[in-house]
Amino acid sequence: MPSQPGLSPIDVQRLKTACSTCSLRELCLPAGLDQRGLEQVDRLVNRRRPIRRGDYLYRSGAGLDSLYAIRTGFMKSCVLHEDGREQVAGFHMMGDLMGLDAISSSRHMCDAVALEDSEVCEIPLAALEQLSHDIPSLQQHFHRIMSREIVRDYGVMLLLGTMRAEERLAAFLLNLSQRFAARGYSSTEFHLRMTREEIGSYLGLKLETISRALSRFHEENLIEVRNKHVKIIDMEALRGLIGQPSGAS
Amino acid sequence: MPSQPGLSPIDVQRLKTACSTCSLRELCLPAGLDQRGLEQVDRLVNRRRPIRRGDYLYRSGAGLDSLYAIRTGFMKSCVLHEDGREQVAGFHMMGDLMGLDAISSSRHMCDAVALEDSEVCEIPLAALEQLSHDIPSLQQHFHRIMSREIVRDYGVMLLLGTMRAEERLAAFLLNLSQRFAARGYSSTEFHLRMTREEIGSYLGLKLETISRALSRFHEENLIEVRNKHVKIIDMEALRGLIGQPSGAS
DNA sequence: CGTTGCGTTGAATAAGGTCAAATAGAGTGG
DNA sequence: CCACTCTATTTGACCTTATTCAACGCAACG
Repeated sequence: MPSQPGLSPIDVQRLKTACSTCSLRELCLPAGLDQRGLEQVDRLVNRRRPIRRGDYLYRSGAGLDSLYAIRTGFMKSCVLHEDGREQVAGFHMMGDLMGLDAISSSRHMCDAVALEDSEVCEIPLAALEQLSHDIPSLQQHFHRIMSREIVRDYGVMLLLGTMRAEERLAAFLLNLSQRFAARGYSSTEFHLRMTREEIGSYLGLKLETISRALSRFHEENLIEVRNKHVKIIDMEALRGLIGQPSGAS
Repeated sequence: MPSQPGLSPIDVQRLKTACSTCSLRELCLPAGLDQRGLEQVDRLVNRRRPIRRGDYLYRSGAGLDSLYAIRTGFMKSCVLHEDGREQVAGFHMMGDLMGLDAISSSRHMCDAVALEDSEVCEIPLAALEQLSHDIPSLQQHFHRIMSREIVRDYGVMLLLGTMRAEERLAAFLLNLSQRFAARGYSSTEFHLRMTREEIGSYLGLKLETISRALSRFHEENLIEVRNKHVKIIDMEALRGLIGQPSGAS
């Protein structure tokens, strides 16, 4: 893209990170807004914060300042239990909004950790509520985003409550595939940003079970796995796996 | 309470079902509103609908008209999978708000079924959004309610993902106990409105496992069970059960 | 009274978990 | 660039837990 004459470097920087030029805008908070709305949301976002791999975006118990939209990178959120057990509650990628759990009590109820170097847009909640007062379509969209998270959670419950190990993993891979596709990436080939243990935690299984199931899928030519690189060979068979009681070879 | 002279029967009826005199108002949508706000929310609720045991409040796929606040009774929501499997995603009692899952796509994403004769207050979403535009504290509270649901869901994921059968059941009983207490009922003695199978579905277990675990708790004098009647004998021991790896007699 | 739905209990089985050992990468300091 | 670590992953053997299958009891209801 040729740089536009007449803009100072600062303006260019600003433009590059503005919602109005962000490729994620239709996936993210400002989806569906007009130009004016976009600019207002843009003013809301008070800074783009880089997070390095392994760093916490926020920790359970910390006060709620802002919600965060992921601009680049990959994150997980983990629920903690007093006894030290932890459960990965979700994996989050570009365009996802994080921190919704904190609105209920003004404290974060889970940890958010970057699984690769990432960048997030920080959105002060008070300002967002103020602005969504002025822009009804923003209010509606925000409600939809929260509701979508609830629906996602119900899906995870269904997975954890009713599916067997291989079904869970197949559902997980298909879900990732879909979400990458929605963001313009390959739906068949991608890197897992998380460890086997993190996948296991999310799916309510042990890391050895994940490893075995991946090997099995590989043997049966449903996928190719090499470390964190995954290539889906037979998407249909993977879909077919879900809903099979058991020995459906 | 003596009836007030000068009110027609219709007014009495209205008063009896108004948010402002509802004992649940601090648990429900209008929590924290002033008198004026209460009246406005009250006008929002366009009718109190009775639901008989076994009837659906809404079905998965149905269009979203309204949210529902439970006034009396007990309900469950079930997520369905194409292959016929179903997962109970939650049990709901007085003061709970149902239907939040439908906001994302304007279609309900789960079934809501009454487990006993119930009465719900129907709250048209459009009107609610309109009113929460006028009353900022209502908007905030609505956001908190949605967020609280997300936090609850995370808790269920933790339960389904990391706990063993007896831990799950203990957590379930303690959760019910707490919620009954918050509504002014006994925290130690209550009726299960749902079948063993429904408890099992919610906890990701089979009904036989629930039955066995209840019997075990009974044997160990943690609870008394007779059919659907439960009495918690040793709340502390029940709490202690959660977080124990295994043989903690 | 038989029927029907719900609940309990036992025995056998299967699915994952646990433990342990070997291997493979990724990152680091020399 | 290499050796060294540390962590992640794979795989096997064995064990535990919950499921499955089956029989039976109980209570409500027509």
